[in-house]
Amino acid sequence: MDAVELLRQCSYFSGLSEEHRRELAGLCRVKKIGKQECLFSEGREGHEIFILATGSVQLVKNTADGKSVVIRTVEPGEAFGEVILFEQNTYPVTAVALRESEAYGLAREDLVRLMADEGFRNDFMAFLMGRLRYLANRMLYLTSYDVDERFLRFLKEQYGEREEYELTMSKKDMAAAIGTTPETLSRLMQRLGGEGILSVAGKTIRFKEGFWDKMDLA
Amino acid sequence: MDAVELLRQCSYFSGLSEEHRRELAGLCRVKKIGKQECLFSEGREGHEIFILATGSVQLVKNTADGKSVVIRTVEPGEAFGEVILFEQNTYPVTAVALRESEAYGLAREDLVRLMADEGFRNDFMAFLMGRLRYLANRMLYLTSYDVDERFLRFLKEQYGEREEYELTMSKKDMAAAIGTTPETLSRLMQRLGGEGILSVAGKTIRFKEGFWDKMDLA
DNA sequence: GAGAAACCTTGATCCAGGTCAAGAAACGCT
DNA sequence: AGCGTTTCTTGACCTGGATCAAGGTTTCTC
Repeated sequence: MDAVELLRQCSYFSGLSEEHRRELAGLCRVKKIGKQECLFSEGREGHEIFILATGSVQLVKNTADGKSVVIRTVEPGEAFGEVILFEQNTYPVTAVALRESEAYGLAREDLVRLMADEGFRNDFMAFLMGRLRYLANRMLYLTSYDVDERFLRFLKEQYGEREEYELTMSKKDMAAAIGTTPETLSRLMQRLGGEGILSVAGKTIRFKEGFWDKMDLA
Repeated sequence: MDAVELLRQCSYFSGLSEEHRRELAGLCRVKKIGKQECLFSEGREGHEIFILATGSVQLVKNTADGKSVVIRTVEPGEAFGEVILFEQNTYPVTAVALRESEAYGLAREDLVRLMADEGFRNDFMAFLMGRLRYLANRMLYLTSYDVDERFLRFLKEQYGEREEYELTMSKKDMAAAIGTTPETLSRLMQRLGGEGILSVAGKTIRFKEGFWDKMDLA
């Protein structure tokens, strides 16, 4: 996939004129990162935002004594790192690749220049508001739902409501995304399997037919 | 305190020209809300952002089955509700007054009009980035620190590093802000009292001298 | 200033989910 | 193919903090 196509699908760039987009695409720099590598780290200075083209990336925040939260799990087509655009130029989170990934980087100045365009600016603001909503939701998600519900909601949010899921990450990383440990996730799937709700084979999870219909995850 | 003065102290309005600020102040509408009243509720439509003049307001998000998280505790001089400016006009949280409070409301259109001003716009964007950082931090705060640490960090964040605190809210509301129950908070203070770390009398908490020096809450 | 309604404290109990440990399975890599 | 390294599973165990309950205290309200 080329940069223009990627931008076309990507939230606040989708509203740009084809011409602008082509121009912008020319300014992108591709970065390949291997599994476990960091695109950027919490506290480090940076001057780029990124759009994920392939792979998966997790945005993680750590405490001084080694605990951590996954703020968001980024899938292809999504942008991240915008927080360095204004105010401060240090990333507040660490971006780790969960597998071999490719991201397009866009320089801060190029973005800031685009803000002169009212249409783009409004789309970008709208995007930021959406991001704020997302974070408030995620706070509720992490603090008020139990592991079972987080598991189901994660699948639905990340991959949509399906009968069969093909995980794009290890169960360990999924556990982190859900805010639990690999042990607990393993046991949970074990249990749901026993109850006939789903069956797991490697990275494939298959739900009982009609399962989601009965569920009501507003 | 009048609206102009309030705006002068308030994040993204502080950079405006005195003239603009006066004009804007004229567009503010004061709202008084009693203890426990809501300024707006999650999911409701709204067309105003607010700046708190007096009192305290908590932004809360609820699950369908009655659990909740406090997203932020707003103190005078702080703005909230900006999330309705673009994208959607429904508030993602509920704003409850913890005591008698006054807030100035500013209409969405007036704000959006101001965005034409590059200076204001940049300040506003910077503010949004700060808000994103805040939420990521709060996620770490709620999920990775234990109650003791949340208690201390809350005091420091909300009132600064002092030796004596005069709480501006009930202990029940403070417990919610910290993400725990009144029982646990009560026991915690009891324990810290026994250890000679602090003493509590009504709404006053006094720490042992030099306590904060030994603490290291990065 | 009496009664009601919140709030706060204290005790007893419980449990979801974390931690530790140790195999088993899968995934590199040369 | 084979060896080391992660990842995954399963078991045993533990604990922070929630929940339930009940009494004491402060705060509103009339």
